[in-house]
Amino acid sequence: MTYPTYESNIPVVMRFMIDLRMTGMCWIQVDKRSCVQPQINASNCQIEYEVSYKSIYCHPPEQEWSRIPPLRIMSFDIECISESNAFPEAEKDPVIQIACVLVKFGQSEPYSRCVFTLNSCSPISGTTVKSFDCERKLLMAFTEFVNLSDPDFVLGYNILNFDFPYLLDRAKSLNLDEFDLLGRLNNFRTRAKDTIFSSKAYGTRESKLVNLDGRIVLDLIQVIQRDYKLRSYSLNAVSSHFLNEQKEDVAHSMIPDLFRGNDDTRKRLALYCLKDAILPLKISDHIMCLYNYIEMARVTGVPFNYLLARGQQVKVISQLYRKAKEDSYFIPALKVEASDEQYEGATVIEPDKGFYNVPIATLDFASLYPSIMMAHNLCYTTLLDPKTISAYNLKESDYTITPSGDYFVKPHIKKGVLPIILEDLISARKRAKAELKKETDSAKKACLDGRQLALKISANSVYGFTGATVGKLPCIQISQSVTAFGRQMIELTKEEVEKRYNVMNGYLHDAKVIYGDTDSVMIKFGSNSLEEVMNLGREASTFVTSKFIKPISLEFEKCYYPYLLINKKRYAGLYWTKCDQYDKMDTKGLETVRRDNCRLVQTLVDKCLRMILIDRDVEGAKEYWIFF
DNA sequence: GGCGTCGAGCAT
DNA sequence: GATCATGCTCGACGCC
Repeated sequence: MTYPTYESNIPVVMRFMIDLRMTGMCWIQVDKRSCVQPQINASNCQIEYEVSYKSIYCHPPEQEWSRIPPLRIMSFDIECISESNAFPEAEKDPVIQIACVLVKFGQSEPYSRCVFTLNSCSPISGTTVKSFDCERKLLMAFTEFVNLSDPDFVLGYNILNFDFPYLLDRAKSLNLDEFDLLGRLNNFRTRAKDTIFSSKAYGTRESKLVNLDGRIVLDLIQVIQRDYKLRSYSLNAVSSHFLNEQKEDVAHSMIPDLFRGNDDTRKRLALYCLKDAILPLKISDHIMCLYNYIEMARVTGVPFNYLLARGQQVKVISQLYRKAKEDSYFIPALKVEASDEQYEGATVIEPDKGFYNVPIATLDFASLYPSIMMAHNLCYTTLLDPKTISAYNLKESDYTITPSGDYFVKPHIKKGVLPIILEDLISARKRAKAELKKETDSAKKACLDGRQLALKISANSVYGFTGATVGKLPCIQISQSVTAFGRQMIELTKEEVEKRYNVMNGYLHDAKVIYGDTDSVMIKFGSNSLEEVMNLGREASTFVTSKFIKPISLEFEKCYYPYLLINKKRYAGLYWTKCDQYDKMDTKGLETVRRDNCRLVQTLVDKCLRMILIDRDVEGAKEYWIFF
C-alpha cells in the first residue's frame, strides 16, 4: 500500500485485502466527500476492495474482536536432496518432503500436523502422513493444503530465502502452472521478488519478498535477527537459546541415504522435517512476536508486513500522517538531499574509573527525548525563525529559545503535533500497563504487554526520525534542540546533586557523580548502607525532577554494589533494586556482552567478574586470569 | 613501538 | 527507491 501525496485526476485503482485485526485500518476515503466504511466480513474480519481512491485514513479499531474466530497459523519446512551432496538446486534437485503444522492463535498445541513425502513412509502418531509417487503431486498437495486450511499467517525458518523460492522455482521447472496460487486473491500468483533492504540501524540485508496475498508471511529468522542479538542465527542455535531444545539429530549428508532407505528411515527424515516446522511455532509462541507485531501494526497504523520488510521511519511517518489528517495539516513532500552534516549528540560524563566497594545509586530520566519534546513543545509545526517572530509580533514569553539557538512557540500559542502524538503514545502506554496489572488471562496479558512495548518503541523513535537526514521529513532544529536540552539537563543534574548532598549541608559524606551517559547519572553518596543510599537516591530524584518542566522526570532505578567502572560505556556491577538480595550481575560494553571475540574470552572475563563482584575474591580472579 | 584511520559492536 | 540518531572503545591494519 502506498501513501498518496496529492490529489490526482487519474483515478488510482487499487485492490485491498486488509485484515482489520492487524492494522486497525477502518476507513477508506474514496474522494473528498465520501468516506466509506468498508463492509467487514464478520466471519473472518477481512475486507476486499477495489477502489479508485484519493487517500486512506487509518484509526485504531474500536470493535470488539473477541467474537471473531481465532487466526490460523501455519508453519512449514521442506527437505530436498541433491545428486552429489552439494547444495540443492531447484532446476534439477527434487523436493522430497514437506511438513506443515497448523495452530490457532493463542494456543500452543497444534490442531493439525501433516507430512507430505515422496515414496512410502511409516505412520507417525498424531500426524497425517501422505505419500506420493511423483513430485508434481506432492507439490500440488501442498498448494491444496494451504488453500483448504486457509491460514492467516505462514511461518517458517528462512522460508523467504530458501523454502518459498525453492518451491516456486521447482514448480516452474516442472511446469506446474497452478502451484503458485497460494494466496487468498484469485488471480494473484505468488512470486519471490529480490529486495535489498538497507538501513543505518539494521544494516544492509538482501532478502526475497514472497507475496501470499491475504496471508501474512513471517520468516522467523528475520524476527530474531531484528529483535535479538545472538552469536548464531541457525535454527538449532536459536531453539536451544530460547527453548533449550535442539533439532532432530540428522546430518545433511545423511538425508539422501535416509530417503533412499526404507519406510522407517523415511519416517526418521519426516520426523526431522516435522520438528523443523514445529520449532518456529514454539519459538514464536515463546517470544510472543505475533502479539508484539500485531500491536505494533495497530499502534503505528502500518500494514503488518512493513514491520519486517521496512525500517523505522515508515512507522513514524504513518503516525504523523494520521495525526496531521485529524488536525488538517499538509505534510510537504520534501526532496531528500543527502547531507553529511552531523549535529551534536549526547554528553557522556568523564568516568571516575575504578572499583567501588560502596553502593552506587543510578538515576535515569524516564524517556528523556520524548519528554524533552513534550516539555518544550518541539515540533515541525511550532518551529519559528526571527522573521516569523516579528511578523506575528510574538513576545518573549510566547516562545522558547533552545540551548542550540532555535525558536519554538510555547503551547499556549499553539501545541505541536509531535508532542500530541507523544502524549497519546505515553498515556496509551500507561493505560496498557494498568490493564496489564489487572489482567489474569495469559493471552490478553501477552497482547497488552506487546502493546505497551510497541508504544514505548514508537515514542522513542520519533526523535531519531527528526534527525534522519536521509529521511522523509528531517528537521535538524528539532533533533539538535533535543540533544542540547539533554546535555544541559545531565550537567545540571550533576551540579545540583553535588551541590546539595555534601558535608556542608549536614550530610555525612560528599556525594560525587562518578559517571553518566545521555540520560543517566551514577552517584556515589559515600555511605556503606544500601538502604541509606537507596533512600538518598529516591530523594535526589524527586529533588532534581522539581527543577524541570513537566513531564520531565528523573527516577531512581537501582544501585550497583559493588561497581567496577572500567571506562566510558564499559562497566559491571551487582544490580540491586531491593535491599535484601541483588537481582543480577549487570555488564555493559565488556567482552562478555560483545559477540566479536571467541567464547573463551567471554567465559574467562565472565568468570573473573563473578569472582570479583560476587565472591569478592580479587586475588583469586588474578590467579585465574594468569592461569590462562 | 607509537601514531593515525577505519569499522564493528556496543551504550544510550 | 529506500534507509531512526550520536558517542565511544577497541582491535586490526598500514606506515615509518
